[in-house]
Amino acid sequence: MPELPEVETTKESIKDFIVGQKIINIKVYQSSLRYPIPSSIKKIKNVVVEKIERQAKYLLFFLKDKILLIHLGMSGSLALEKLNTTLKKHDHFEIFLSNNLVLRYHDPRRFGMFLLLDKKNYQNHFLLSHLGVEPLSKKWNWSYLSKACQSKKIVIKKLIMDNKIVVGIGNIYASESLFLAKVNPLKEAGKLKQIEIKKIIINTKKVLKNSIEIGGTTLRDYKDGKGKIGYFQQKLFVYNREKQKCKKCKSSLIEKIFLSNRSTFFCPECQK
DNA sequence: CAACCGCCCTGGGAGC
DNA sequence: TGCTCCCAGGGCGGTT
Repeated sequence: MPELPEVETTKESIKDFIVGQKIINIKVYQSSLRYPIPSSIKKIKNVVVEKIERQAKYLLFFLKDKILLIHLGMSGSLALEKLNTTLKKHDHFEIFLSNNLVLRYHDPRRFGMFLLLDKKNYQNHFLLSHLGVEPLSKKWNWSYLSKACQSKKIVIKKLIMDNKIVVGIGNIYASESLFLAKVNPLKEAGKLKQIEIKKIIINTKKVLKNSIEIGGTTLRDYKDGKGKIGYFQQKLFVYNREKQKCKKCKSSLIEKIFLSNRSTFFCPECQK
């Protein structure tokens, strides 16, 4: 479900209710996520959440000596609820807070993660150590991408979805960014012109920022921590619009192809 | 090494 | 109505 904008929106919606509060207790109902939830999670009691950060598509809850690392996978979401409200099917763990709220993790497909890292050197953890640059940071710029594309045979859409190069750009925003940049997703990375690389940088940032501003993309069931849906799906130019008229050129029909088994959308007229 | 493929899961929608 | 098949927002790990 969630790409960078949805994870960021989730973080923003919950942080004011969690940072500064104590975690009273954590209950796990289903520990088999992408990785088994470690049993050491149960030892987290009466610990203050110092801050919450997003890194790539991960949420990091900073505790005294540890970091709770949460990834929402394909279908995960977090919801802040009042105590004693009913659990839904696929609510896998609950974090009880000192302000009498409870943070619930819901994830039908269970591709998500809930791990406990040592705060010391946590960036060396194997899930974080290899991550590329944040797309909304200054490190995601023309010279960085030029270098990353140099003599690469991989197609550009796969390259911008490679989290060793740049993080947070998933299947929706990859298609959307390339549409705005007028670059065909099948174009070999090493053969891009400088102007195209520039446009990819500008438009990845633009798409992600615009989506965050309106709460992310709710295709099926994405909601932020307060239950609000996003509205970016109304702004999508190509994603999920196969055989529909391109909103820009108003003549061509959007095409759908598969790259690495991931659906990929583009306008054959606007993205040659 | 770069690039590819399988796989972890459940549920919704299409088609019959 | 109900079955079966295909597809879905991610990313690691093993193979070529």
